[in-house]
Amino acid sequence: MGRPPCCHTAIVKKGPWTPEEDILLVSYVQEHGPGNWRSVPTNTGLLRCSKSCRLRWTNYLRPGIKRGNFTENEEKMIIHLQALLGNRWAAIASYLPQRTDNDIKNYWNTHLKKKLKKLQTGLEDTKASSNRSNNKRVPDKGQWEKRLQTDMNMAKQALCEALSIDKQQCSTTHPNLLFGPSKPYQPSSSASTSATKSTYASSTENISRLLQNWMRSPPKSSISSVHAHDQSLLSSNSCRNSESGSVDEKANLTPETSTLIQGESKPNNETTQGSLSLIEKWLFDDQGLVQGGEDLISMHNQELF
DNA sequence: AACCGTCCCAACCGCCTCGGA
DNA sequence: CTCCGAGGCGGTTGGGACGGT
Repeated sequence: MGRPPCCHTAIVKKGPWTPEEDILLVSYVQEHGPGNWRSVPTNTGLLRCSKSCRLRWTNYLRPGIKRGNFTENEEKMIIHLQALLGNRWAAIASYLPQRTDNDIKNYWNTHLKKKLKKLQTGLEDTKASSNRSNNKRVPDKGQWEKRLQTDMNMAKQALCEALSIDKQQCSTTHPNLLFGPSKPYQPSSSASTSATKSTYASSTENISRLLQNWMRSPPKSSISSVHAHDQSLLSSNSCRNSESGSVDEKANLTPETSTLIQGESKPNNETTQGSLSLIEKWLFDDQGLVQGGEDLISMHNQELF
């Protein structure tokens, strides 16, 4: 028997959000900043559950969300982070601040899962055939670990690159980044596709304008939250993650990966507080990434105090 | 043109965590 | 210490879009 739903009143509206509702929500958040979701429906007149408002904001209306196709780098990062963290989408999303956990989760379930499965079966097929022809053994654990290590190095590289890109973007705060879909949220942006969504797109453009004004003169609380989110990238969010357990037992890690990141498997507040989590240290370790890691450590510490 | 199957994503549901009373 | 409520998270689903027949 679970807790009754947060909104069990009969008048709660469900289903897709209309542009009008979006505008109501955005102007409320513009005025009061994100948070106190409980009061949003009553104060805005929205017939929506507070959860629904929060979700709509975090997954769609929040400034800085990048929409559309995932880049190869993002894809790689997701794959490697998923291997490290399991299905902890919020934690993974904290490494890709422009993507929402929902987006990442959807992308994983619809694209990457299949892709990996395909690759895996392809790999097994070639392995089986080469074993048959050469009568060779399956690569031993050392070789497997070597490959895994190579993969992880690639992940580190991808993360580093992505972070350096993000840093630049954060510093310039390009207006287009503040609100993704001036183009509708469709991978292929043909004229016909835009036309089909034009009514909504025009509305989102209005919201976009609202948000751009907001970014010029945001309320204090939202400055801190949005800015902190952009600035902290790894540190603040992953701080939260590491404090609540960087890698828990629920994460469906491969035994090999678990062994490699064994250090993180038991969250330890004493060691994680005031420094990057072991995972982050590991990610920034070697390959000349230490400097970047130190930058993040200092940023992280600044945020703590 | 109509139907059908598949894909994809926004949104919902239910459980968990954490902080305050 | 216990209870309660808000917020957060991950899994799941409804339905629109799209492609094939």
